[in-house]
Amino acid sequence: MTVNGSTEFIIRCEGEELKVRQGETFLDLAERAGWSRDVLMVEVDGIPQELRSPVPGPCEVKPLGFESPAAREALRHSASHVLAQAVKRLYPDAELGIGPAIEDGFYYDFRLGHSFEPEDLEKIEREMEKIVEEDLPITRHEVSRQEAFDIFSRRREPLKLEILEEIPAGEPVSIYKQGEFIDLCAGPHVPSTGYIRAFKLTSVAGAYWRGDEKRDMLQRVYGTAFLTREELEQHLRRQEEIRQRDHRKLGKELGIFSIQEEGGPGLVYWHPKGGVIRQVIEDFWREEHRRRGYDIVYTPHIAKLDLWKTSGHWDWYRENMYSPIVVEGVEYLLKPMNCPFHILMYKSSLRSYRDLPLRWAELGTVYRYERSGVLHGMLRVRGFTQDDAHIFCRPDQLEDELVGVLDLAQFMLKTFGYEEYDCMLSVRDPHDKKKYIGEDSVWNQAEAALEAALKRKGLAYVRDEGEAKFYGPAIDIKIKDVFGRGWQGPTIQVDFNLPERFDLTYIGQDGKPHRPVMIHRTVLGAMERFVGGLIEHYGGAFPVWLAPVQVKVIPVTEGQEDYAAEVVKILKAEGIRAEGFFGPEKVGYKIRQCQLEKIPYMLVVGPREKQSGTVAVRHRSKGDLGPQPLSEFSQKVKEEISAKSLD
RNA sequence: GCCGGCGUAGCUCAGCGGUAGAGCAGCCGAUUCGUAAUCGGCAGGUCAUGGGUUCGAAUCCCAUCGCCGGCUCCA
Repeated sequence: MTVNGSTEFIIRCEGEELKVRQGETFLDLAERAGWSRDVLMVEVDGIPQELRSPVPGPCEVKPLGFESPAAREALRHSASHVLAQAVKRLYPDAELGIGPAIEDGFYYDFRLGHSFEPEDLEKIEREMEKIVEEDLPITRHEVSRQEAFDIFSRRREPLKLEILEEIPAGEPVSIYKQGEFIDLCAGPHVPSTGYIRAFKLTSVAGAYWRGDEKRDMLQRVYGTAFLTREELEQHLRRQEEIRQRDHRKLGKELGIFSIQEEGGPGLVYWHPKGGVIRQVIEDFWREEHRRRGYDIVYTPHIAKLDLWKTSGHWDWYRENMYSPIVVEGVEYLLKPMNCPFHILMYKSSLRSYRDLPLRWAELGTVYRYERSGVLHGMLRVRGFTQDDAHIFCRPDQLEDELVGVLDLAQFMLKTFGYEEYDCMLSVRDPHDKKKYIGEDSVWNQAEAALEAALKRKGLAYVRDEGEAKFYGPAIDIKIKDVFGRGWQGPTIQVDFNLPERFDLTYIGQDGKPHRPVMIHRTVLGAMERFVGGLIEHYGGAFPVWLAPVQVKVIPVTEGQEDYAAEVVKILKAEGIRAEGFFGPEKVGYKIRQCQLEKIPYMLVVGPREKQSGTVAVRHRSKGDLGPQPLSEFSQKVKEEISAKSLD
């Protein structure tokens, strides 16, 4: 249909039909339909589009608000442009790097002589406010390569030229303009700077250009943006809550661990409270492994250099290993992994096909040199205890064994309250096969086995190129904590290479030697990292079965100290970790201390309880539960402990 | 390792050129009390370490160590 020389057509939007003239944009439509600026983008036949793009023809349109990931990214990406514009206004010499939206926010990288300091962020923020106030239209322009080259040469943006060169031929080159600011950018963006109503710059940091440590270090400014001030503030409060749960803070407050400057960085001291947690986990771990047909082994901490040459570690892993220790003229290395030791044990006798699979588990303490800048509390350390195991099996047993490991991993994660996780199939970097040992065929075989096991378990997974270990591909399970943050969890690696290098064999039914396959796996990862993660997951409030002190008995006055001591004695005899809280302080004070220590149960005993042989139970989160007979209470706690209840 | 920030009492932090401060914790004393802090007193620091500038440095400069936020790397 043609009206006044222009064509009209009908689009559908949220169940309504709307008339659109040829050449109109979604923004025109938005204005006509009276959409608020909460609409950041539209979805056109299922594909997100920016509001400034023209309506292509009859289609189904859906407005996208901040809850849509695409729209949220567009808003934050636009915020990064506002940041860049502000920086260019204040520091005209700054060269633009890249400025994407990221999870929870955005950043922009700059190269300039001046180093940004925290106070500079405030200045930049104020300039950003002005740009938002100016409500500059953000417009997209497709240009030729030559035009783009001219623009960014003229504007002296060498980093942008570098990016331009890397845009594959045939792909359109687009630039975005807002006021005097121009960026090479694929988009999409929100229609104008005024859409960015709630933002905050959060930090500055160095970042290598293109993530390559051989190239210049740029200055990265991080920020975040939300639709409204309230959402922004809610986010900042949540960040604060996460900081409050930091395992380094809680670990110190709760007496779980420390790292001593005099002792050296990245080396963890497990204090008594942490010792209890670790021991309970380890006991559970051993028991569960025995149940599943594993044998527990122990191996040394150092071995001759030659062993590490045979295993390939000396050639492929040396940068993470400590320098040799010379003993009687022979060089020894501190172990960064346990596998060669288990292999030596395997070789210590002749193995029959009937012996396989052999499942050998070890809580093996290893030492790895980590660069100083990467160390982080218990989560990234230089000495740690892996809950390691190596399964030696026949090729025909491989898939079943992998499924068995996946079962165990799922069981363990569930026990600790990790309900959500993502499975990654970590394979070689196809562009850099030199980083790995062994033949292609062997790698393909290993990969196929891992894939088959994942499929049998019905687990969805993502291929992660370049994430394989040097000796084989792996299934890496990323667990998610209460805040939805990802942690490295179980890892399961199939290895045909080390059996080859060490010439491992078993005698088959045919009386001839055959090559076994090895599975390397950890379920918890490392005790340090796992417990560090648990501290944050639980916010320091360990479930009763793990809590270092499960019950604290609080006498109301000195007159009940004898009864309290008796209660503690009885609970201890029942295997419950109970302590008395004696001293002249008032009950309120003692309860507060216990709450801060996140002790699951407090038993208040005054004259009434002493008289009747009861205890007044208070739970750290449920509050006062009233009096009950001691035996009833201890029975309930014991049940909770044996059920490994997560309450 | 790299970029930036920070290191003051056991802990959390104030002081930022003129002779070291608070709260909590600790110790002593009083208080005997019923579900998130009873009161009073005492003690506690070569201001990370080593150099330098200055009449004078916790404070300014340099180096080293450590920590924090990132980058790169990883269980």
